[in-house]
Amino acid sequence: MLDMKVIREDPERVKAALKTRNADYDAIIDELLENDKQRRAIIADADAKKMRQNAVSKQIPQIKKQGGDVAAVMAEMKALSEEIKADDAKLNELEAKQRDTLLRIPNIPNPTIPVGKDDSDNVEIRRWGTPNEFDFEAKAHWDIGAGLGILDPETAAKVTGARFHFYKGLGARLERAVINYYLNTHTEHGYTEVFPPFMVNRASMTGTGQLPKFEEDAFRLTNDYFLIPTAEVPVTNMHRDEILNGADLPIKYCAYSACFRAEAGSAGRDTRGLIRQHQFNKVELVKFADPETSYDELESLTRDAERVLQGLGLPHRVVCLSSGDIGFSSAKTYDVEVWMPSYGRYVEISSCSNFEDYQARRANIRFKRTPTDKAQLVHTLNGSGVAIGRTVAAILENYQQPDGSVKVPEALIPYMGTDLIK
RNA sequence: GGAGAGAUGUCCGAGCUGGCCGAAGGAGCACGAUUGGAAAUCGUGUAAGCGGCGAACACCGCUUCAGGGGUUCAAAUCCCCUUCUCUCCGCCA
Repeated sequence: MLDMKVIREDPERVKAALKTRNADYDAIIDELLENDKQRRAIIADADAKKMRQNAVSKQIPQIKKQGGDVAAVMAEMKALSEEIKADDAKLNELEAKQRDTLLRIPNIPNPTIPVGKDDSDNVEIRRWGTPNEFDFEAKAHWDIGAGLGILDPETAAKVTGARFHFYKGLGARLERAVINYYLNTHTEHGYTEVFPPFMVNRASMTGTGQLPKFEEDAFRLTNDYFLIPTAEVPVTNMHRDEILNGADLPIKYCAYSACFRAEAGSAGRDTRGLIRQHQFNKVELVKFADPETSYDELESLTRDAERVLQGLGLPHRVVCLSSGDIGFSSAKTYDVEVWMPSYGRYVEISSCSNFEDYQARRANIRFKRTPTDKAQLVHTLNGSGVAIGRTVAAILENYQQPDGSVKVPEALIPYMGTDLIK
């Protein structure tokens, strides 16, 4: 959520910044400014009336004590009270409208990111590893998985529906091995492991930015809980409505969770394999940082995500998303993309973002640099560390052998208890 | 699911026969005194949000005692709803 004060003080700058997202919020900003003007006028009026009400209310018991007649003042106060109620009702309406509008405006992109219209304007930052040259007909992971009998979307379609998978045997074990390898690696590098609830309430979904604008992307339960689309939601909201101790920053968490996404609007895309599922596993990295160092934290967060891919020997690259491709709540995002032979290109496997104070303002997460300092908003960051299903897909494809078997990456052998899936 | 009790500031904890309560008292924390330094002791201070004015975390005003609504001239205090916590019963991986 943007700061209303910033919008009020420099609306043109905000409008221009939002335009780099290829969206025009001019009319909405103007409406917001008008709403804000009315809001402040009512506050001034209501506050003056309340001041009088408070003053007179203090006198009433004294007048009574002295045996005076309070009927006249009480009558006046009754009328004043009605006016105040009317003002407050109007004020509530204006404040609710302001908040609802602000919640639907995306973050301002950081000035350091490339301005562009879509993903074609993303900028590659670096590459790691060299994709294999196969001297045989390389297969896609869904064919490898079917051949090995470790991936079974057909049974999942019967039991649940499209875009779900059963993993079986060493396939299931591989998924579990990757989860454990990732969590172990991150906890060795200063992240505190948490195991969050996989359902959250509406306030949490609003705090991190999924609601109110993207409700159709989520699975909503009948009692108004939501299945989490990422562990970012429960983990970031752990500190909602808190004032953190500045000495504790940065706070770093890693969390495994299943993730649930309706994938509304992506019918027909990536329909085969593990790339786009309604339910998938992910290890997520979340940081709460001092605004002064949050961009250093974004760099190290991205490196932390890359580290686990390097540990598995998976070729990948890092791209900086352009203003036209960046997510709703993010100010700056690096995508880490893993080499996927079946796609013949790099495919997103992690998205590392600095939300600056955008989520913190929504979720009211603040800190005091020292105990006597004024509380200010923290910066929140998160990134996949990394997606498990896509990792399994990448392992199957990059480590496939001519006979249809798959070598197990060195780092996973202790977790798998074998060096070959066949 | 049934019955009952509760939710107060960073924490503990008074207040809950409505007005003098942003809220006693402790602890913690900050600053100062004391000390060679520290502990102990003593003193002072210690919430957040919004609006006005503006150089200002200065000053003025408003709001906030889980959240929402109501009664009243006036609500932490009375009434209703929701959420959460605890105790007992039931059910249960």
